[in-house]
Amino acid sequence: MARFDRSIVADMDAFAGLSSDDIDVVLARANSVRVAKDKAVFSQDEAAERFFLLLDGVVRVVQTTRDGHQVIARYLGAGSIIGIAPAIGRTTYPASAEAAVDCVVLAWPMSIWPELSDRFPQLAANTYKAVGMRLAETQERVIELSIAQVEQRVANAVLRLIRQTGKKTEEGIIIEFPISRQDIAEMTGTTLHTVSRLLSAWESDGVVSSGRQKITVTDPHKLMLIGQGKP
Amino acid sequence: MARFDRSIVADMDAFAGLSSDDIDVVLARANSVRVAKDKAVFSQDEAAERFFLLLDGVVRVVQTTRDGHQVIARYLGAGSIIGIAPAIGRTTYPASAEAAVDCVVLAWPMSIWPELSDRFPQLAANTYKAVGMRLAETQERVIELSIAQVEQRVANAVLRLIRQTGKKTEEGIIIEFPISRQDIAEMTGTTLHTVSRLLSAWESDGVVSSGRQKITVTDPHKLMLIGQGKP
DNA sequence: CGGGGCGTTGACCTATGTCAAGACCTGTGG
DNA sequence: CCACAGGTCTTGACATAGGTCAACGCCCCG
Repeated sequence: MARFDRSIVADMDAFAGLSSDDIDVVLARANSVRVAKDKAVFSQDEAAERFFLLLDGVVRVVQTTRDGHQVIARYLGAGSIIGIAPAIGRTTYPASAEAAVDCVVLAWPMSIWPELSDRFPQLAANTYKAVGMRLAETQERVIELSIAQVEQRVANAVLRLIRQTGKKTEEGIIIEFPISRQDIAEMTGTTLHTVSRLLSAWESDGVVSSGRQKITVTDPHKLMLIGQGKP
Repeated sequence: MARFDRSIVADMDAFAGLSSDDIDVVLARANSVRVAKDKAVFSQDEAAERFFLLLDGVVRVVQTTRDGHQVIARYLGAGSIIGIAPAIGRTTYPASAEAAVDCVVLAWPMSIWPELSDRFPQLAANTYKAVGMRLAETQERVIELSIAQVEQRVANAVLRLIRQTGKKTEEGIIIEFPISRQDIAEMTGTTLHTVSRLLSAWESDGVVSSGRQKITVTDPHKLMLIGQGKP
């Protein structure tokens, strides 16, 4: 059962506007669970019996089509609410969530969502806001896929990743979890070959420095320009 | 001020689960507005001061990028709630909504949303469910754009349109509002030229029969197969 | 030390975008 | 009622971004 410092979660968006006492009440109903790297937090089409808050780590949200194609919907970092199917009238998870690194999540039974959202409207509002932001982001991606070239899409995907989970180092900004060319391909609707070629080209231009499951952006500004098709 | 038959709206999803009395209360706060073909219900980036229910007609939700590209996010038919920015924590409309045909909408001032959603939780739930469904659809489109060929995307777009607003006729199922090749191109991330070629080819194959701003699907099943890349 | 997963690169092919020209409607104004 | 103008659609010719196929090198782990 959960026994951890409230302060870790107090400033997460999910709890914005809630009093410490309220947070304690909500947390008291949660179970804390460790999820090992590459294990699923939940799986697509499974009955949605719990919803989660990612306390630590990074989760990859993946959708798989009947014919086996995979698309990475998004990466989510600590503080994200995941598996909120019920809040939007679903009984089943629309995608799978996989730990990109070892993760710690809080889990609540779906059944208490009505009570919780009723008692803590601010919590509900925060959740709906998160859904709204994801809708906007997803729509953003539709636009990108519709009109931008592959190079721009890949550049923007990398930029999004460093914005979310980037860490400054000597060399530049590094993506804090292991990510392969294949992963990036699945985020941008292209192939690992093309991603590989692009990263190689960018490396020659001194924009990035990359290796096995690792990418460091050495010149973020130049990458932004590429992402906007400017140069 | 609104004076119309409650029965028109009673069985719309937006009001599912509300009593007749409740519906009357909600409707009493609304203004009914006519929007002529090609006029905007609201515009992208504008302050979100009202939200709407589409009583009659068809609305086209469009996003425009700085560099002038347009993408059609979706078409919405009678019964759809639109401009619900506030419910998801926005203060500005993320897209424009344009009447594809002459429309009638109900408008509520955004400011009463908190009160309304508080007093009629079922109404709020219906709204959030609608948002959730749009997120799922949008995600579906990301997948399609990521892995499917243009021909499949266009086929699926047409299928979606006839599912939403198709009307059976002698010839087949016809899309009930004027829609150009350019429109379809903007829905599928391609060009009007390619759409034109595809429709011509399908016409030769007896799958559709199309003309100026008009498409009739004569063989929906065959079109489904095309949409799945089967044949 | 061997094997599997990841990454790189070259050669080639094709779906689809771009460019260009023209045909066809439809509604409008004379 | 006719002719014109502007928007829509069609089609051909051509160019190319990026996918596919193939082969190989490099790590890292067991």
